[in-house]
Amino acid sequence: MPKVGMEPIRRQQLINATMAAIDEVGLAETTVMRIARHAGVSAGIISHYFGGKDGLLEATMRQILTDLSGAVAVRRYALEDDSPRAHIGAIIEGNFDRTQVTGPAAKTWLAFWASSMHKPMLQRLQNVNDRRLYSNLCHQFRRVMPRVEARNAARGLAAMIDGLWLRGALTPEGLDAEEARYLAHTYLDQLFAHHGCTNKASNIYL
Amino acid sequence: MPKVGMEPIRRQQLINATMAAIDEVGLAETTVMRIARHAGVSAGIISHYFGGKDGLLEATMRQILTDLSGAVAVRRYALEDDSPRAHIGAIIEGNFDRTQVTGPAAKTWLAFWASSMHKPMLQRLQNVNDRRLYSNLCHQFRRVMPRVEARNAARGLAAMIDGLWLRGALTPEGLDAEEARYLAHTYLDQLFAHHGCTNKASNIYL
DNA sequence: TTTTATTGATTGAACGTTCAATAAAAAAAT
DNA sequence: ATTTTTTTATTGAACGTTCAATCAATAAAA
Repeated sequence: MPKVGMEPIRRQQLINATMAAIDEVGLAETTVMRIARHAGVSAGIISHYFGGKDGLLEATMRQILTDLSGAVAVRRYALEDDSPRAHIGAIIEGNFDRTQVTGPAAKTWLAFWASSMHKPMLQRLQNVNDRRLYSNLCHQFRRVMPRVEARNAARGLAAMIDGLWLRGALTPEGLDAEEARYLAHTYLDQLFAHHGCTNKASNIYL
Repeated sequence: MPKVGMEPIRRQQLINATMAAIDEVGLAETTVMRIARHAGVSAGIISHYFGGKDGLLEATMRQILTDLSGAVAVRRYALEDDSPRAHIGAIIEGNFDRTQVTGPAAKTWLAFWASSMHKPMLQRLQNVNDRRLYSNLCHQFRRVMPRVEARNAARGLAAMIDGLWLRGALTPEGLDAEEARYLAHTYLDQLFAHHGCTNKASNIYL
């Protein structure tokens, strides 16, 4: 049933099928045939549209990272309040967005994280994303803290977000997004409160 | 040069070689031949001592988990101070022990973490370890907090520890153990302080 | 009729496992 | 002490399987 203009449709189909396959059996046992079956097409089509399996995997990771940035960006642009607290809150919310946290995307992400240790291209993508999260956090914290404290707050919160993600992906029942958000926000409260308590600026940032 | 009593030596050699191989090229490209080459033996020996590649991988994960429990246990038994703070501090220190955090072990662990999502046996091992960390933390926090707060503190700290680990394993330069410890301890301070501030018990736990 | 999209059998490479052969040490016999 | 036998440890070539990639054939739309 070949019609004209199939390319974007097939590409999206195959990316979704890749996540479904990784969710189902893990990256190690994700073969081109399994992906193709999920998408309802033949195996050969993958090389045709993505140049090969690696190309499809890379495109899939790109999509996940793009979706994540989008989820954060949407929330930050929608803010009425321009306070550091509001921005950081939006970053937390974006990172625990439904589409990111739900089954396939979460497991696919963790699989790519592990894989990125030894695949330069994936490592590059993951690094760019990491740095953006860190520098966004750092920039906001710097509005209310000295540099060193802001740096540590950013690193701590980034670690907490990743840790909640990791534990969520590994839990058979999946991530409890509500609880993860609660823990992250509570930590954020503590970072602000702690800074307030040990500093003459006191409570004006609460 | 076959001598008698080679079994424990070879087993350890092969487990170490497995970590070296995973550190070098990642789990996906770790073949029995590569492991054997690292250990200076032939490929066939793996099936002889571990029944196959999977057996060796499982034994390797077991060793990593055992080493980690050991690093924590040693520090807890050595405590002079029996306070919750001291116990939790020891758990943090154990989790960032040199042997755990250094190159091969860290990358191997992350690789197994990801892999455990779809391999029941690895999942079981990882679950047991997870639960022990959580329940140890929870038990100590409960000595100074109500149940719900203790539960959240335990989950938050566990997430922070895992997050620092994860980010350390992914960083090309490896985990900066000193900074990780500092961030975890600072978070612990905040958990205690926060509880103190919002509670009549005030500062007695600082 | 031409163009675009898709198929699926085929190919070659890589992998884990097996097992008969081998070699060295230990034990037994001389 | 020396030789022979037995036991233990190890090898590596061969086998069967699995997989990604290729490409000539095909089918539907333009």
